[in-house]
Amino acid sequence: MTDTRRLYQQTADRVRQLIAKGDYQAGARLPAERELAQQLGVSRPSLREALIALEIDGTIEIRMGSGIYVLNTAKPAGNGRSLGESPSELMKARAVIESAIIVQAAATMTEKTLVMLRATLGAMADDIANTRKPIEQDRAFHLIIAESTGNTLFAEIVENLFDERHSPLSAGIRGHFETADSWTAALNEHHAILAALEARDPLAAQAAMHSHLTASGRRWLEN
Amino acid sequence: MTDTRRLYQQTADRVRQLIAKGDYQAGARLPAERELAQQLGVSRPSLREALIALEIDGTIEIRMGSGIYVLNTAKPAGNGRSLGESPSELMKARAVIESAIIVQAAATMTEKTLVMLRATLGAMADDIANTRKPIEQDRAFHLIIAESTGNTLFAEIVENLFDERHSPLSAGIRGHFETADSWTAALNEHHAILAALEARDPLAAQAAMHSHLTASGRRWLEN
DNA sequence: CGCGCCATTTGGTCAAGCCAATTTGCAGAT
DNA sequence: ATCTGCAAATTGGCTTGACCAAATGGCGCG
Repeated sequence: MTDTRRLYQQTADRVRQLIAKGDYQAGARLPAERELAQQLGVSRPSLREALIALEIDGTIEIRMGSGIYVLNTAKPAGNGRSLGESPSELMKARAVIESAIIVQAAATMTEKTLVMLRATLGAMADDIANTRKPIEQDRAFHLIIAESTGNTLFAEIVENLFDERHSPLSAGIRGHFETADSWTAALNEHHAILAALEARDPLAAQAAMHSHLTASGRRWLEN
Repeated sequence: MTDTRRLYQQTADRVRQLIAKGDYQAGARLPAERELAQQLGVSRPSLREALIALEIDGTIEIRMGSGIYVLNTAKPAGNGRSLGESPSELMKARAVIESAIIVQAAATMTEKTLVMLRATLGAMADDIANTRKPIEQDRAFHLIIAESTGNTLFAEIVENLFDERHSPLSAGIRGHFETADSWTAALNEHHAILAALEARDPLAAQAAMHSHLTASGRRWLEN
């Protein structure tokens, strides 16, 4: 099929492929504009438009009078989850990160958010009473707190870290964690966190969150 | 002071100002390329480069044969806790997260890590002296600190947040940040952070990191 | 051997023109 | 009077060619 996109987009992709293919490693200098344009069969202005697109997304750096250089080979792509990371590493990370985030959340806590949090605790108690795993409620509780900061990046990070626990890689270790006792303990800790948020006490909330996640990690492992 | 940035960046900013000033509302059509180029006193190819930058960051939409249209004016406003602007959101997130992480790092700081950190500062000074953008050194500094915790998740998060700055969305704001003065200020702040780490002082390190990233965000935005 | 000047290389910008997609408007048909 | 269809005008897409400015590298002079 013919590519109907603008030429600079097609050209930018072709240059990306050159880099991805390994023809030009990070730090390497690409051919001069005139030469590269001829090599790719496009005019120099069109190539320049492509280079600007690549410069903007951080693929290359253009130095006047010197040349065009390949920037970080950093692959932000996808999972990256080769994870030699242990569950304890994960829970430690959550403890540190979410404790920091809840400090921000406590400062701007609204009644509306508190209502949503109370709802998750109610649903969580209900799940436990019916011997269902309240994973979704647990997830919602942590996510709502992160979202309440108004910063979507916080929500994203918390979400990713939480879901990490339920990834296939972590699945093997799970199992004993799912006891009613464990979930009841988690519920109680959630209540403690909520109480600190209702009091708009950032430090108490931070302490409660940290305590919750370290305890949760312990429960997860000691079985 | 004369603006030494590339013409397309200056031009893109001037077009942004036209839109921000209200001369062209969302959905409105900008003057034709030929006319707009003459109006701004630049050649058509240079204007086209600027338009591509604006197209990438979602400021405008270019329709072949039709015209150039202003896109989302989507400014949050409203109930006070809706989404902040991406760049400020990003730097706020970095300030909170990396401040929390460096507390962990300070506790287990090794001489080997300190050596690596000092190396990045030296290379950074070298880059600045040679009017190169020390982005890689900046990145390395923050990444080394996160990695020194031994928790790969911290490193991943810091890496992703850092690279976020060079995403297309952030591209439009970049450029102002690239002055030698800004980088020198950043370098000084890095030195302050390093000093706190050498003293194994978690709280001082936390304060220095938070100060650095909020100042960095300010430099990035204030233009 | 070191230093500084100058030609070369390379990116930065401009000018003019032609092509292709879209829009517009007028003319003819209904 | 209105609708339809085609052609001209408008507008972005792309190329060629040229010249300017910054960075680099090599050569010759001290």
